[in-house]
Formats: sequence, structure tokens, C-alpha cells
Amino acid sequence: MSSVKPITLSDVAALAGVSQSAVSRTFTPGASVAPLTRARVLDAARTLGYRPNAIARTLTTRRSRMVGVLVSYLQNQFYPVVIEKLSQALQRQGYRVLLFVSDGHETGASVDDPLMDVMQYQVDALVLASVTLSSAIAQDCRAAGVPVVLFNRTAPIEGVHCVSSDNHAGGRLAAQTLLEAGCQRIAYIAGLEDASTQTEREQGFMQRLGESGVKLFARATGHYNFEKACQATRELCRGDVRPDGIFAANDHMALAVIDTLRSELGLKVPQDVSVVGFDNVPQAAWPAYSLTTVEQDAQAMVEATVEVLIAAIQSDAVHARKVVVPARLIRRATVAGG
Amino acid sequence: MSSVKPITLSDVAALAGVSQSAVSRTFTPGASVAPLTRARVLDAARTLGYRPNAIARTLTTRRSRMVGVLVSYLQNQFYPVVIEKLSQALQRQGYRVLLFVSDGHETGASVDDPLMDVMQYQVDALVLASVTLSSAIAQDCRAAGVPVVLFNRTAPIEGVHCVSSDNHAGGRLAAQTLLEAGCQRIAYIAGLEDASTQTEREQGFMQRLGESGVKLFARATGHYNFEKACQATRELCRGDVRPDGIFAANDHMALAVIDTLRSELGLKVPQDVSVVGFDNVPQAAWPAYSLTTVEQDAQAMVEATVEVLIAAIQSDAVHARKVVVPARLIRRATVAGG
DNA sequence: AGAAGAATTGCAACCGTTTGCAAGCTCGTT
DNA sequence: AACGAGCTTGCAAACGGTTGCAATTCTTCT
Repeated sequence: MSSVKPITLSDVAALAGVSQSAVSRTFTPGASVAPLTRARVLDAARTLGYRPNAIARTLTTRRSRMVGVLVSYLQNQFYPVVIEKLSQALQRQGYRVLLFVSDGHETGASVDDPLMDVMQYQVDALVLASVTLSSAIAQDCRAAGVPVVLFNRTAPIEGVHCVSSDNHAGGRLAAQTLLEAGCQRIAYIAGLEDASTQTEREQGFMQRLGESGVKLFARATGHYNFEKACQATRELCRGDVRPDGIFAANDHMALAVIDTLRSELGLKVPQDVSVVGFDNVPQAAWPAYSLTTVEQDAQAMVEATVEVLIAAIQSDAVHARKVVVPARLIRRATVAGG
Repeated sequence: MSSVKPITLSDVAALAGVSQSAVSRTFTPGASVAPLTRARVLDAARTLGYRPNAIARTLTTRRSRMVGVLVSYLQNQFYPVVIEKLSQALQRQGYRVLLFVSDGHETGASVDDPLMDVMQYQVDALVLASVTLSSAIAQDCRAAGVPVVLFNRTAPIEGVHCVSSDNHAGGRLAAQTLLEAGCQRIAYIAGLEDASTQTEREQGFMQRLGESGVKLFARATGHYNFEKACQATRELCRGDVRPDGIFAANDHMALAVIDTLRSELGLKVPQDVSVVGFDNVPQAAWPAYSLTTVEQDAQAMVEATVEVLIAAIQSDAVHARKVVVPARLIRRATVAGG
């Protein structure tokens, strides 16, 4: 069972008694081939078990129909959901996904390397779905003529597309929800400090608080990480007087907050403290949490991404698009007085 | 900014004043190149911003250094974890991941199509990490000379490698745990009926129960699905007398069981009913659940997979390996009398 | 100094497709 | 019967690399 000799165009051509071109053309939709020839070729191809070689095709057409997708960490359930949807959407459009998962230790080049690596595979476009990622990369790819779309992240990089949800409005929604619940001491648990999602959500949140003349009671950083969010929660509740409302910059952290509040600090959610998250990951709906959260419409974001991507591949010249999809509040059971 | 002319071997060769071969060889580790030439080439490459074209390379070497990875649904957190680890491990070995997510509606050809599609990309190997997948596929790929490894699934297919954990022993462990806790009415929630993980776990479980002369109190099917597992739990608890110990065939379902038991049926875990899961997904450790479960060592499974894969790629002739990784019990707080 | 041997280099064929071009064909028209 | 329009077809040159082979250069030893 050693390496099977693969069937090529010319094998089929030989059997069908036609030229390579004829075979190639029968497999190229819209090419000019006589019905009879096509039938003969298809026949030969079938008996030989011929499968076109996408790699060879890529070499001449200079279109791989592969899209590079770069993700950082999949602990946050939002990303698996996105990958699943994105991958399926791209498959439907005839594209394949070349997946890269960065090590998390994204110190400078460590992430650049595998990334430039993906470029060697001639991907038609690149989706960066990592919250934090040196924007230098995006520019490199851009320079190499590969369309780049930043997913769930914005950045003022020339020629780079962005798809995100309305984090600012979402932050405002979270604030408003906590305010309406009558919270007096509102705290915020931040994500990774330099992530655009983090800063935008916080700004919206603070702005809305400010409009009601409310000052933030406390702030801690959870780095979009479960353990660190637990830590942040402990920190917030250390003093005699603790917050009665917490907005965590994403659900992943919000779940950690709830767990810590309940199991470790013996507090009741929402009676003692209200919690609002961001994303609406599947677990947010699980009865154990039933988290009130700001939804990011993953489906809409994915659809926008695919659309932008394809447009960009089709005509390289389109000006960079910044899509922001609306966010909306999902009211569940972690905010008082619901 | 229309299509940038890419830099090729000959561009570099021209600038460096050497032949294409020289350039090619400086980028081929272990090839014979004089230090001076190498330096000159590297220099030229740098100033030109040259990046080797992996696609072209693939065409001649007939090794794409891509591995196709096929997954079905990512709701079950076990798979994201696996993808992350697998992807990183492969990257470390210089392989890229071509990801396929099947639609879930795996009715016959619907999954075969995208899969045969992946074959066109000349992947060096294929990992099937979908619980349920027509084995015909595996054989097709095998026939095409592409090594196939079934991840977390066994099947007696000639020439196809398998990596899974010891589901039988794991099932026994689950039974033993419930027995030791003094459970009198032990129930089982099955996964997808024809998945090998499901049947193996159930067999081990039943065997151990039998050894203690215990008969199964009830059985329901959750199809490895959250909602259906909730449904199954309701079903099990419908009568006057309900189970006091439940083994769910995976954590994803076990979490659903706990949620349903607590929030919907007002029962206490583990006081009223003990629950054991299988996988040890990250959420199992979350305080809200603190699930006692049988761990699948994802890291070990991934490492085995990569090893098998690479061995198979290196020499096509190796006989199919079936690796089974030991499973162990993680004792947390969902079994009585812990 | 001369020859054997090793290291380096360039030539050119090849990997499996696509595609521009020109030639060959089929038909309907006049 | 001759003519041109429109299809179909094959030829051959790319696409960007790799690699066996032979030629060249450099060492080193006698």
C-alpha cells in the first residue's frame, strides 16, 4: 500500500482520447466543451477515479480558495462558535479554512512567524479573530496583497477591514441595565487592556454611567481569562463594602464572577450582586448561570465577514470596510428586579 | 493597490547573481550551499521581501505539509480544546491544519463532499475527530494513499489508525464510583447510539455494574446533546421513584443533567442524586458544577495522534495502529460521600 | 606539481493545471 | 459551392518551485 500513483489530467485525457485541455475544460465550469467530449471525459474520469489537484490549479490560477483563520484561545466559547459558523459559511462559498491557533504567549514574533507561514500557502484572504495581535502583521499581509479582515476587533489600519459588534452601545446597555436595577456600587471587570473590545465596551459603559451621574465604584482586570476573573472578583469584594453590580467585559469572565461570588464568597446573584456579561455564549443560557448579557450576533458577524472577504478577493481595490453589527441585551436572571 | 507582483525564486536569483537552484537550496535545510552564496542569497531575499511559495513547493515535492482535520460540532467543549492542542502540536512539527466543520446534518453525502474536497488539497494526512462519520470516507482516503487517524473513535477499518482513551475502563470507573457512593438506583444517559465512545463506555459501565450484581435502574439517550440530555433527565425522573445516581456518557450532557436536576426538578446534587460525567472538559472544574468525571487526557491523545500521523506520513507502509490512552477518575463534588 | 576526492553550482526536466492562440470543424447563408 | 461566424479542440507556454546529473571549483594528499 505504498504511495499510490495519483491519477492526473493526462491519464484521463489518454483514456478518453482527447487532449489535456479538453479534460481541464470539462472540469472548469463555463468552459467550451462539446457535450459528447464532456461525456467521454467524465466517463474516463469516473473509471479512473480522477480528482483534480487543487494545488496545481492554485499554481496557475493564483487563487487557492483557502482562507487563513487565526484564533488565539478557544477557552472562551465565543470563538468555537465563531469558527464553526465561519468555517461552514466559507465552505458553502467554496472556500477552505487554513486554521492557525496562536500559542497564547503572543510575545512579538512568536505569533508573527506562524502567520507569515500561512502567507506562504497563498491564502486568498486572512481573518484575524484574535483579540490581541500585533497590527504589524495585518499590514504585512496587506502589503503582500492579501485582504485582511479583523474579526471582533477594530483598528485604524489602512486597507484592513473590520467586523465587530457595537461594543460601545453594548457597554451602554450593560450600564443602563445595572442602573435600572438600582445598583448603587457598580464595578467593572476589564478584559485585556489593549484589546479594542475591552476599551470600547468600557467607554460605552462609563459614558452611560456618567450620564446618570454615577461614578464607578471599582475596577479590576480579568484579562478575558477565567482564573484571573475569579481573582478580580475576590479583589473587588475584599473591602467591607462590596459592589452590588458588576459588568464583566465578556461572558467567559462573567461566569467566573458568578461562580466566585456564589461558591467562594457565599453571595447570591442577583440578590446580593447583579452581574452582566458580554457575548451571549451558549453557557450563558445554561440554567446554572442564566446570565443576563449583551449579545454579539455571531451569525451576523460571520456573514458580514464572509461578504467583505469575498468582495475583497473579487476586486482587490475596494476601500476598507468597517462593519459594526448591532448588539442587544439578553435579559435573563442575573440582574436584580428583572 | 491591485495585485502585487509576487517575488519569485528567479527574482532573487537574478539579484543575487546565482541560479535558481542556489536560491532553492538555501531555503532547503540540509542542502549543499557555500556559506558565501547562502549569504548573498539571503541578502537578496531580504531586500526583495521574498517568501517561498508553499503551493509550488508542494507540487514538486508532493508533500503539502497540511493535515486535514474534520470536526463535527464544537458545542461540546472537548473539541475546541482538542483543536487547540492539535493545531499547536502540528504547527510545532511544521504542519498546517486545513479545518473542516461538518454541518451536523450528516446525512450520507453531505459530509462526504466537503471531505473529498479536502483530498484535492493534497493533505498529507487526515484526522477525523467527529464522533459519527461514515467509515466509507476513511476507506476512500485510505485508498487514495492518505493516512487517516480516527480521533476519539475506534473502528475496525483496515489501514486506519485510531486514537482514543480507554472508554471501557472509563465506563467501569464511572460505575465503580457510583457503586461506592452507595447509589441504589443507577441510571445511564447514552450518547449517539452508534458512536464507538458511547458503546464502549456503556459496555464498561454495565460490566462493572454486573460484577456487583447491580441491575441498571433506567436508561435514556441524550445524543451527546445538551438539550436532549435535559430531556433525558426529565424522562428518567418522571416516575415516583427516580434514580439516585446518573452516569452521563460525556460531560457536556452531565452538565445538562445537573442543571436540570437542580433548576428544574429542585433536586440536590449530590445529596439527592450523584452524577458522573466523561471527558473532564474545562467547565467540569467550574465551581457551579464541580463535576466528578472520567478524564480523557486530551494532551496525551493529541500527542499520540501527531506521532502516529507523522510516522504514517514518513513511511506509508506502517501497519495501522490503535492507540488507547488511559482514563482516570477526577473526583470532585457531584458524587455523594466523597 | 599533479591527481583523487569532496563540495558547490547550473542546467534542464518535471510536478499537474490553466489558458491564449490558432487551427479545424460544423452550419446556415447567399 | 463558397464563405464566414461560431464552436470546439489541441498545442505549448506558463505558474514557482525541486532535484538528478554533470560540470566546475576547491581541498588535500602524495
